Parts: sequence; C-alpha cells; structure tokens
Amino acid sequence: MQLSDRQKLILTLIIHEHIRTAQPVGSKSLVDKYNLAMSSATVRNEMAALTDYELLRQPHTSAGRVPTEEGYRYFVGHLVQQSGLPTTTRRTITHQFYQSRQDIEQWLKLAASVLANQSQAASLVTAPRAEKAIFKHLELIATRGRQVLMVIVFMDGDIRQQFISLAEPVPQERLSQIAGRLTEMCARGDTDKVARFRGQLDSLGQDILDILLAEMALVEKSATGEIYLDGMTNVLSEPEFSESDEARQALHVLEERALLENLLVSTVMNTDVGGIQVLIGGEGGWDELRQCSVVLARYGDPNSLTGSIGVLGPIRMPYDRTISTVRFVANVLSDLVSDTLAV
Amino acid sequence: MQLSDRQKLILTLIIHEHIRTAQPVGSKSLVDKYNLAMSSATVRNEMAALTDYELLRQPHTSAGRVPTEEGYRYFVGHLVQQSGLPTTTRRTITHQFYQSRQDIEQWLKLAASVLANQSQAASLVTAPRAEKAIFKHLELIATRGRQVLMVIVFMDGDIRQQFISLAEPVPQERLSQIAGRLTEMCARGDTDKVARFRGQLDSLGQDILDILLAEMALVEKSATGEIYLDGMTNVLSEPEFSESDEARQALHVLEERALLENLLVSTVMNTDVGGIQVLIGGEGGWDELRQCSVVLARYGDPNSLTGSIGVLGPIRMPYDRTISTVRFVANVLSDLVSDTLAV
DNA sequence: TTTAGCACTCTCAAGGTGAGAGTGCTAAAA
DNA sequence: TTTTAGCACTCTCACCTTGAGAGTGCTAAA
Repeated sequence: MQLSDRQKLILTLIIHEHIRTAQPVGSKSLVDKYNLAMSSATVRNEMAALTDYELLRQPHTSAGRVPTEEGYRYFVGHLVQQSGLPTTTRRTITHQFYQSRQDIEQWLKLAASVLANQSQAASLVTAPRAEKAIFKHLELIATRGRQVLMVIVFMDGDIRQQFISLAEPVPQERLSQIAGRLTEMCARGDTDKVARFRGQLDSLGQDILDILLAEMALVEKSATGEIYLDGMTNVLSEPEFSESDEARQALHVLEERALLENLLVSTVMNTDVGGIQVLIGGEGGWDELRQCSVVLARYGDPNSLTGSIGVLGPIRMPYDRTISTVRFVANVLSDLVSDTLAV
Repeated sequence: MQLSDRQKLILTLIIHEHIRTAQPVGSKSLVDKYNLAMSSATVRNEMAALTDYELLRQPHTSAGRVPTEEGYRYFVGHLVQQSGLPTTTRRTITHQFYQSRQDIEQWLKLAASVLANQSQAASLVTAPRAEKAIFKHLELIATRGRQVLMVIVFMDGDIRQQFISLAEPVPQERLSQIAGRLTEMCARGDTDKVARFRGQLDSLGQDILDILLAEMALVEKSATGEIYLDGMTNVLSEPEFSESDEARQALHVLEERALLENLLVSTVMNTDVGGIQVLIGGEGGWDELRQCSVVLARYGDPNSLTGSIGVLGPIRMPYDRTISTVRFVANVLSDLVSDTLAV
C-alpha cells in the first residue's frame, strides 16, 4: 500500500481535525477549514481510496470519515514528524525537575504529574530498577519486644522493610552483629555460597537468613517496583469516555497492579532505552484497552537501572505531541538517573 | 423535629428502596413492595410531612420522593442499626488478613482492597503513624562514588530513604561510624540537645546531620504517610456518575494528595479510634464532594500508632453496611497493629 | 484528472403524543 | 380523629414524525 502525497496530506489533516473535534470529518468542511487547493469532490475521491485501504471509516453512510486504528498506526508509523517539544515547554519541565528535592521518589511523582498534565491523559511511571535485584545491605533494628524491623537495601537503592517476629527479645548489638555478618555473606556471594555458609550461623542467624532469602525471592519475582500513577481523572473528561463503562475498563487496568505490570512486561521490557512503543486501540490482545492507546518508553541506563514511563489516553490522542513529551521526560529521567544513581 | 414511629419506618423504607433502585420512590409502589398495613394515601400524607421536614424531596411535582442529604443524615444519626457484618463475611475478611504476608504494607493494601470490594466504592487507607515522628535509627550506605543512600528509620517503622551527594567519596566504615554516632545522639535527645552536640562533629558529620534534620522536619510536616487507594473505578459504575464530570470531581480529590490529606486532617484526625465519621454530600465545605459521601474511621493504638481508613461513594450509599464494614476493618487493623507494632 | 451538479442517505434536534406513575385534595368510612 | 377510596391533575419518558443539514457517490462536462 503506497499512498500518494496528496493522500498522505488528507489522512494527516483528517486525523488532526478528528483529534481536535472528536467528530467525523467531511470533505467540504476539510477543504474549507484548511483552504485546500482542490475541490471537495477530489477530496471525496481520495477519501474513498483511503477508506478502501481501511485507513478511514464511515460511522454511517452519510457521515464524514473517521480514522481507523490502522489509520492511526499508519500515521504514527509514517507521518508523525519528530517535531520535538517547544523550547519553552522543555525548559519549564526541566526547571521543575531541578527545582524539586533531590530525591528519586519526588522525581518519579513529578514525572507522572508532568506527563499527565502535558498530555491531559493518565500517566504511569515505574521506579528505576536493576535487571536483577542485587543485595547490598541488611539492617536489623530492634523495636519493643520481639518485633524486629528488617530493612533490606538493594544495589539500586530499592528498599524493602518488614517487621519480623522473633521467638524472644534480642538486644540491638546482637542484631547488628548478625546483620553485619549476613550483609558480608550475601554481598559478595551468589546464593550457592550463601547456602554453604549457612551452617556457620547459629539458629537465630539461620532463621533471619531464611526470611531474607524468601524476601529476596519475592522481590526477584515482581518485574517492577512501585508504580506511580497520575491524571487518571483526565481520561474521564474525554467525550469517548462519557459512557463511563468504557472509561472504567481502561482505568481498571491501571488500578489492578497485576494487569498493569503485565502490560509493562509484555511491551516496554522489550524496548530499548530511548525507544518509544505505541499501542493503538489495545493492540496486542489488550481487550480492556480497546478504546485506548498507550505510549510507552523506557528510561535509565541500560547497563544498570531502567524504568518505564507511559501515557494512557483515548485512541484519538495527539500522538505527535504525546510521543514528544514521553520521549523528552524519559530523557530527563535518564539524565537524572545516570547523574545521581549510577552504580 | 420528632418523627413518629411510622414516619421513621417510611423514611427508612424510602431510603432503602432508593438505594436499591436509584429511582424516586412512590407511595403506591412502596406499599406494594413491602406489604405495608396501610394505604398509599396514608403513606402519601406521611411523605408530605417528611417533605415538610426537608427529609425528603420531590424531583418534580409528580414524581416519587427522594431522600435529601438531611434525610440521609437523620437516617445515619437515628435509624441505622448497628447490625454488624454477617459472620461469614467477617470470617472471610479476617481470614484474608491472616493469610497474607506478615507485612504492614500488604495489610494496608489488603484493607483498601477489602473495603473497595465490600462497599463497591472507592477506599482509602493511610499507614499507621505516631502522633509525632520519633527518630529511631540512621543508616548510611555507600554506593558507587559520592552517592550515599541515607535511610532514616522512625519509631513507628516508617522509613525514609534518600540519596545524598557528598563532596568526595567516603568509605563505608566511616559512614557507618557517623551513622552510629548520629543515631546515638538523636535517639535519646530532643532537638535542643542535638544542636548542642553538633559542635563535636566534624564537617562531614555536620553536613549529614543537617540533611537528617531537614528530612525530619519534612516528615513532621506531612500529617499522613503513604495513602493507599483502591476501587476508584467502582464509583464510575454508579448511575449518578454516568455524567463523567461529577465522577471526575470526586476522584480528583482522591488523586490530589494535598486535597485528600486535607480531608483526612480536617475530619478523621479529630475522631477517636473506634469512632466513625460520616460526611454526607460533601458536608463541611467539600464542594468537590457534593455528590459523594465519605465514611471514615481511625484505627490503631491511640497512645502510639494511628492511621485512617475510609470509603468514598455516592450519597446514595448503603450506609449501614458500609459503616459496619469500615468499623470492622478498622478493628482488624487495630488488632494487627497492636499485636505486631506496639512501641 | 479534476470538478460541478445532483439525487440520495443518514443523523440529529425539535416538536407532538399518549401511557404510566405519582401527587394532593376531598369526602366518606372507621 | 385518623384512615382510606376516589378523582382530577401533573409531569416524565419513550416513541414517533419531521425537516434541516451535512455528507456521500456517481455522472458528465471541463
């Protein structure tokens, strides 16, 4: 399927117009609005061709045309120009990041908020994590009684905390000593070695080691850490979601962590840092997202820490702008990560 | 305003029926449905009286009656019977909690999920925190280069982590030593004493102390820690929110942390543990929640750790059931907290 | 190859209509 | 005095019709 330049132009204009108005676009109104140097009849002929290619669709016999998902895909694949964001916008965003507290959590929340505001859609941001969670440090802190707070620090700065119940109270010095030994053991050893050293520990140490290993196995299993969401209510204002049921399905995916993680794993995880993935209309079997599109990117340092960011909005989404925004925010985060967290 | 028993009955029935159907309730249909031992004309007279009291309202001249906010308030205040949850439900819920991992974070997420499911509305849960954040332990962990991970542990098990940038690389032993000293200093002293000891530290120690104090001031300021939300999509399925704009406003409050914190501070914080607060129709100046009601409770140990839980749904909410559920979950959490986290 | 013209189609908003549900009032019954 | 049957009246809602408006495809001329 090879489109003529004129067809490309008309497709682009229809998509633009449809994104603006959320209405089917007619031949005459298109010619009028953009002062095209051709008659509406010509446009009609081209529209008919584009409809044959299944890039456009007529909601009913005598309505204007609406882009199909295929149409959007062609647009995103061939026609989107990498305009980049306006300089002022870039500056505003960068400024916000450097204004905020030097704290990864703040940055991620900010990223989610910026994405949501800029794209007027829902956004999601995952914390940067290493491909494999590498143990770094164990801390045991006595609280009153038999309760002990166990804090596991991973190489990437990720932290797990958990209260554990011991059989009997243990003084802080003893806990610190055990924590120190376990840290030493686990820091340089793979799991096999750890297992061999196990015998050298007393029963308390062994118990704690077991809990530690269980916790690490758990961390290993989940592909992403915390997920920050923002702008969910933005989606609700889109006219295609006034039937709240459509919106519900989409937002439900964001709310159900398991689904969301699936989405991220099955798509972004295969993307290179710097690359952008666009899922149009629940492409790839995401039935709940049939009414939505998702723009995803991966950020961070491919050799150590990576995370994902994304925007979820209606299919009728300003792809050029959204893609630029996602790309830009991903780059900003990549820079921040490599500046401050480099392992 | 003193209602006769019959008026109370009719009000209760109208509210029940309206909650079930989301429709205005007429005199005849009410008599039919509940086999009342009186004629529809009698019911009409009583309805007229209740309408005079502004407990009921007519959407239009010849429609049935709908409870006013005042009506719901009367219902919640005088007519709700503390039925408690069915034993099987209670057991299911308790079971879920004792099944889950012994981990406060899991519990809170579970609580949010249980509340959302049981009430078919949006739920919110805050982590238990001490009235005042009390410092417990500082840990400094070297990563590559000048980046150091600072972990502050508070008495209540709350943890703050933050990467800080030092002027030059510092070996782990040195960091541990500083962390130990600062822990010792801060653990037993109030802020004044800490200030006096400041002079005994070298410049690196002073820098870290400053960051530590800044971070603690920050923690002090925010009234609640993490807030767990769930079931936001539930409210979207309510008929009164099919106009998505209404729903947006309400969910927006949940999404904007600042607003939400405000809500919690201005209402639950004055509630005793065990007590329940019901806000009907955005009572108390919450204009965004005009279409919603909120049922809030406080859980934990009033002397040490407390947190809040709540449910946000449409005004037309099954208050008796929701209140029972919130109360029950609050009790379960209280038990868990005092069993495992008692200071 | 493009365009003017035309007959045709379809939606959508506006107005009209009748069934149904509900009301308040009144006068009779309990 | 309280309750109820009866009745006239009101209002909504679903349904239909209708005409304007927008858009189309086709044909024949430019």
